[in-house]
Amino acid sequence: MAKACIDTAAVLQTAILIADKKGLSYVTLKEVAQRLRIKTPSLYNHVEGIEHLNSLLAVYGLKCLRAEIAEAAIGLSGNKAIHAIANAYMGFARKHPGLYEATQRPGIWQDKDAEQTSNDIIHLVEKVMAEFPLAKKDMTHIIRMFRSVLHGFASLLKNKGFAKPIRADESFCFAIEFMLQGIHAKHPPEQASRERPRSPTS
Amino acid sequence: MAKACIDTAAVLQTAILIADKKGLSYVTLKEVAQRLRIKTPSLYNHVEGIEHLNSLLAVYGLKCLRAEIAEAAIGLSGNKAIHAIANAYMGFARKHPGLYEATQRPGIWQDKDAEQTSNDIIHLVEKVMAEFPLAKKDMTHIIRMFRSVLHGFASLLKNKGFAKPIRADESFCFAIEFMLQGIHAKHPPEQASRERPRSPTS
DNA sequence: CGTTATAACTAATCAAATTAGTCACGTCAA
DNA sequence: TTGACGTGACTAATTTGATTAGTTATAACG
Repeated sequence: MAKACIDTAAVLQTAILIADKKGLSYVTLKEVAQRLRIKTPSLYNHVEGIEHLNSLLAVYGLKCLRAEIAEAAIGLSGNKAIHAIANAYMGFARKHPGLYEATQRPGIWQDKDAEQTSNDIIHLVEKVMAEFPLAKKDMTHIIRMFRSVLHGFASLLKNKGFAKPIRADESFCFAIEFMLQGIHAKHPPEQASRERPRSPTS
Repeated sequence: MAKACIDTAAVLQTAILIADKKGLSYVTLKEVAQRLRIKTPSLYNHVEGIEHLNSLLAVYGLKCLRAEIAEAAIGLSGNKAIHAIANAYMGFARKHPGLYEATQRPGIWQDKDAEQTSNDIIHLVEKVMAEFPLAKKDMTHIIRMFRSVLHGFASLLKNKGFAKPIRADESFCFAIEFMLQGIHAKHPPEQASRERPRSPTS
């Protein structure tokens, strides 16, 4: 019974490999164990179960994402910083499709760690946008819209939602630039809105 | 052995009920069978398996969504139509969280039916936007951005991604109005610093 | 050199999906 | 009327994956 030098980190790395190569749904204890050349129950020496492993994936993914975003924004401010952040976000989602998917299921987050890291990312964006001339109330709306575009775009891209020949990169750049121009425009939307739509039904 | 009057539609409706009430991941053949008071294998008389059932959910959800969007846009055009479509989209996602989730996994779509319905929805938006003064190339970008915001917002809302006290309805309205203003602005983003001749569109 | 914690193992259980084969009921034609 | 047949339910058994319990070998440490 040779002891393989396996620890929690190794299990996590294997899970990431499977998630990014074959898809998050292929991350099973059986599959992980096979890649590590051990039997499934042995994994319980390193993780508490499949849910725990999923949680580890989410936290690790969020920390990677946060780190890449922070790195990309170093030394930049204003529009350039926003573009850099957006590109870092999309870059991560494309480079690690499975890991990214793992970060998008807040329902399975077990600890506050994931929650915290997720909020960290938002604060990072808030800090950059703080220098924009925005009403405080608008800030929340803008941040939410920004997050929606980032996540929505990443999600549609991952799920092959864009069939057209026009390159997704170009569309993404367009969307970010579009939002930035709106933010800097003289008339914030809520003042100029003439036609009040009915509020979304619940 | 009394014959229950169960058909494929009944199985589907039960699956929808479970998905919306308890979450998509609780849609198992066992759970569906229990609600219908039959044994699990009996379901194979009506659906081909769990994957087939998931596919049925996706197609049905997309058709509902498309119908509600089309209904909401009747008699409207321009900004009003866009707002109506956006609200219908969000309304559906909130009223049928599980069913909506089922529509967001193109990977499991088995037939071309889902693909077709999904494209239908996009064409619907394209038709409304066709009357806006947009360059043809910009149209694709705008549509993609619009879809990203819709899906991203719905997704974040469903996953409780918005913690702040400010109401999500308000943020959503803001985002849509924000985009519409951008679309109607004189300087589209990608050519902002240059002078721009209006391109005719259909 | 022996004690001990660790990290592997085997064996067994549980849950869910699935397959094969069986059986009762209703319909329709002879 | 009756009997063949199809439908839709069933039971039994298999497969896959997660999990638990209990066992054992290795390595590190006193």
